[in-house]
Order: sequence, then C-alpha cells, then structure tokens
Amino acid sequence: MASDSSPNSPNSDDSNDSGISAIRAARLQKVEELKQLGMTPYAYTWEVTHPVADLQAKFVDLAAGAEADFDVSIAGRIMARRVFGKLAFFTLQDETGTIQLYLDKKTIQAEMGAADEQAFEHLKKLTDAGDILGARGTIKRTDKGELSVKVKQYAMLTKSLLPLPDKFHGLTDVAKRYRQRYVDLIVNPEVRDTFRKRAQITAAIRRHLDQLGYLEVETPVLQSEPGGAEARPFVTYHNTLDMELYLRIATELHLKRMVVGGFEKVFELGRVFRNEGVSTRHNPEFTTIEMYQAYGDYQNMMALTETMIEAIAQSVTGSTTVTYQGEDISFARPWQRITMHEAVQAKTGIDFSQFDDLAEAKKAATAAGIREVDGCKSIGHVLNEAFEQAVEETLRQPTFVTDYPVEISPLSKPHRSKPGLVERFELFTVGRETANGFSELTDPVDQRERLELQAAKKEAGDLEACSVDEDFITALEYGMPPTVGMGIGIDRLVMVLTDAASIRDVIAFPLLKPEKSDSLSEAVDSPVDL
RNA sequence: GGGUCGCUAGCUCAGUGGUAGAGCAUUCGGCUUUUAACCGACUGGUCCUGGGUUCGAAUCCCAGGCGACCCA
Repeated sequence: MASDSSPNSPNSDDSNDSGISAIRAARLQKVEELKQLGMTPYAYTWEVTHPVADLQAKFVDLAAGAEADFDVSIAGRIMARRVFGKLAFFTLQDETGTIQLYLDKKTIQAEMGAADEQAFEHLKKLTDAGDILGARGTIKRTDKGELSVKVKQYAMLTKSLLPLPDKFHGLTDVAKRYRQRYVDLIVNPEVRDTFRKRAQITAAIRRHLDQLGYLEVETPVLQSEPGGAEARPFVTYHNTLDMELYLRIATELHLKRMVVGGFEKVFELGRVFRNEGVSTRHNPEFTTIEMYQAYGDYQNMMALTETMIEAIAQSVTGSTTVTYQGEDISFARPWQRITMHEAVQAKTGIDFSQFDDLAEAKKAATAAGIREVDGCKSIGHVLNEAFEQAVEETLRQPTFVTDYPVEISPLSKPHRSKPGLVERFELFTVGRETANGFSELTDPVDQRERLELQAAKKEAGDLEACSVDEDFITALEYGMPPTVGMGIGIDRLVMVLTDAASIRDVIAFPLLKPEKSDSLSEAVDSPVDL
C-alpha cells in the first residue's frame, strides 16, 4: 500500500535529511527507543472513562487552583506541548474536544517509578505533537484557570511519524485539505462539526420517515439501463457476464417497482452517480433521498417536505432560521408556493400560457433577455430556460415552484386541471434546486410514449437521454397505485444547514484529479528524453 | 470549455532579474502554572513540471499539471 507519489511518504532508505525525512527518521528512532523501554509504540487498548467534553462540562464550576478527588482515564491526540524542566502541559484532543494534561515530574515519577524510573524524562523525549496518548489521573484546574487532568500514569498508544500542520494557522490549502481530509479533520474542529451535522441530518431524516411508517429499501447501483433522470451515466463492465453496466443516476425507477410490489411508503437514501463536471455545487457522486408514498399526490408531498425539513433544521441547528453565507434563511412553515408560469411572468413579464406557437415564445423570451432559446424544442423548454435564467437565482427563501410543463417532466402525472402541465414541484433554497417531487405517472401507455420520446433524443445523440426501461413499463402495466414521489439532494441540504460554500466541504472525500505522479521513475525507464 | 488568480521548508507566508528568507514545527540546551509558553543555538529547499530568454531566473516568456473564483 506504500504510495511512491505521496508527498508524505519519503523513501525509508532515503538518507537525505530534508525536513520531512528528518522528522520521520527521528520519530522512527523514538519508536525503537519506546520498544527498548518495553513500551509499545502501537498499543492494543486503553480504558477510557470519560470523553473530555463530559469532563469540561462536569467541572465547569471548579475554581482555579482547585483539585477534585476524581479519577479519570482518557485518551486522545497530543495537539500541543508546552514543556518545562520539571513540568509539562499537553493539549489532548479526543473526538469531543480538548483538555489539558498537567504533567509534573514529581507525581509521574512517584506513580510510574516502579515501571519506568525515567517516566517524566521519557515523556519529554519520546512524545511529539500528533501522538495518541492515554492518561490516567485526577481533575485539577490550574492557577491560570485551565481545566486539566493531573496525570499519574500515561501510555503511548500510537506514535505519529509525521508532523501536524502549524498549530496556530492549521491547514488552509484547500487542495491539501480535500486530499488529506484526515489531517483536515485533526486540526480543523469546524470540519468535524460539519460531518457530525451531516450524520445528524441523515439520522433525523430516517427517524422522521420511520415515524411516518416509511420503509427504507436498497435498490441496485449497477444497472443495465440507467434511468429516472437526465444525466450521463458512468459506464463499467462485468467480466463474467461480459456486459457493460451503468452506475445509477437515480433511484426512482426501482423504488416505483417496490410500490408496484405493494410497499406503500418507501425511501432510499443513497449514492447516485452522474458523469458530469465538478463545481462548487456538483460532485460526480452525491447522495439523494427519494421517497414514494402510495395514495398521495404532490400537495401531500409538499406538506411532508416542509414539515420534515423544518424539523431537521430545528433539531440540527437549534433553530428554523439558519444563516447561509451571510444570508438568513427561514425554514419555518409555511413556505412560499408559486407556479412556474407565475414565477416567470413575475420576473420577465411574459405569460407563457398564452403562446400556441414555439417561434412566438422564443421571440418573446429573447426579447426579454433570455439566452440560448434557439435549441429549445418546445414552449415548455423555452419556459424552463426563462425560469432558470430569470427566476431560479432569485428564490432565496425556501420556495415550492409548481406545475411544470410536461415536456421537461417525463415521469410526472398530467395536471388534473391544467392541460400541458404536470403535478410537479421543485424546492428552491438560496437560489438552488434542493428537492424535486411529483404525482407519479401511473398510466403505462402514456409512460411508454414519454420514454420513447426520450429514447428518440438519445438516438439523436443526446448523451443525457435514456432508453425505454421495458421492465419498468411492465411493472406499471401490472398497476401502480396513485403515488407521489420526491427526491432531495442531501449534499445541498447539508450545505445550507452547515453554511458550506462548496459541496466539497460536505463530502468527506470529494473527487479530485490525482496529483501528477512522480515523473522521475518514468524518466529512468524511458531512454528517450521527450 | 473560456477568463482571472494561486502553487517557495512539514505548516502559514515574505521574497518582481544578482548568495533562498521569516514565524511555527523539528533537533540541542535552559526553565514547576503554561495555553500561538518563553530564552538561546541549530537544522531543514525538485522555489509545481518542462522548455525558452539572459552573463545570471523563484522572479521575465511559452507549454503543461493541480487548485480556487467567475463565466458558459
């Protein structure tokens, strides 16, 4: 598993003493010294009696200079060392926070003398910032007011070979933070908070849906025919079946099969994959939740959506109002609802419902400053362009946009009273699409026609269009109850609730191009100097 | 895909044509109330890569890599 290209794994036989190599060599030497002293540098267990945050809370009222007769055993990473001749202070960090270790020579030598008569000197010599240490002792608040564990015994649990980033400035290089997220997590507490909140959000969603009687299911990632969205798929290959497979671009079509099968409330929270560019709002693999409820329509699902997200915001951030990049966003119900036609008319002055002719619609849109309408194949597409260009960015507070044109909604049920439209909604927050739901199309004949239109686009070279999923049509022919479905982009929701500017801040290991590999070995292998 | 900006020690950053720098970390010495500890000494470099211009390039030019932001 050794990687030659890693900047932090210099060759072990490399005798030059450039910075990192020298530090690493010195620490490997300490590993040997620990072994010779009978202290394993890589321990097996350590009894932990308290997370340090619990201690900070429990002794919040302990006076400066006071000691508590309270035994604790803790473990964590040394984040900082302040060492004197016969006294040392370490800052120890566990998952919950930090606490100071008060290490005085007299106490440690008295307590550990039998095991190691040089215990304090070895502590000074053989520990470094970055090491993982176990410590047992009592609670004390120092004269300067810092809550501390007055250490009686310590043990090296894991010796660290590589230096931590600057203790004051931390790690700020964004590329390095993403590539070596473990270092980012060690030194940047707010990054740990983000991923803790992310877990709280998904847990809260599961709890909410569980209480409503939803069943969590798992559907295939590997598919012979991707569908349920318009996106380019990733292609992979199954060796023994000798066939190409695609990574799913949505969970929709399989979840609907579950509804056909009789599960009336199902959801899947999982990863989908879309073969598209990378930006602050796009990662090629991202997490969605899709949920389906039989016998409900899009009005029911809008109600569920705002109830659920309001509850999540409250439980995760402690408020229904969050600040996103300096802007206050209120998730308090009720949220604004506006039809797509109304929204576009409000921003452009154009009433697209009046058009019968595509050319007329394009002309009006262009006159209103909407770009790139030439390629639009229908009035609905022009309307959608107008919406994306003139409206989307302006929808800051949570807003449901409803009643989309059928041309851009191939899986939605026709609107019960508005010809040409479907019963669909999308949720926009801080100008971004955050959720998408609709009364599901259950008519298998209509569905086949719509998917065949998509298939024709694919034939014509549209890489984001899908073929007809025959088995899905077959499922609909057995009969799907009236159903509403909805999907949420979990990453984007987490971004808003954690005030993250980039989707990469809420994905632990975002996709990055590999750093250029060391060209030295290639140069050696290649006799030709190009 | 286009534009702008960035890449120098483990980390954070100075350095705009003339010997490669600072702080922190590391190493050594001192210190029993520190918390960006302090004091003293030292060490540490593929200046992202490859070409070019020049007596001389971290610096100027060209190409490439990776990243950030903006636009599409």
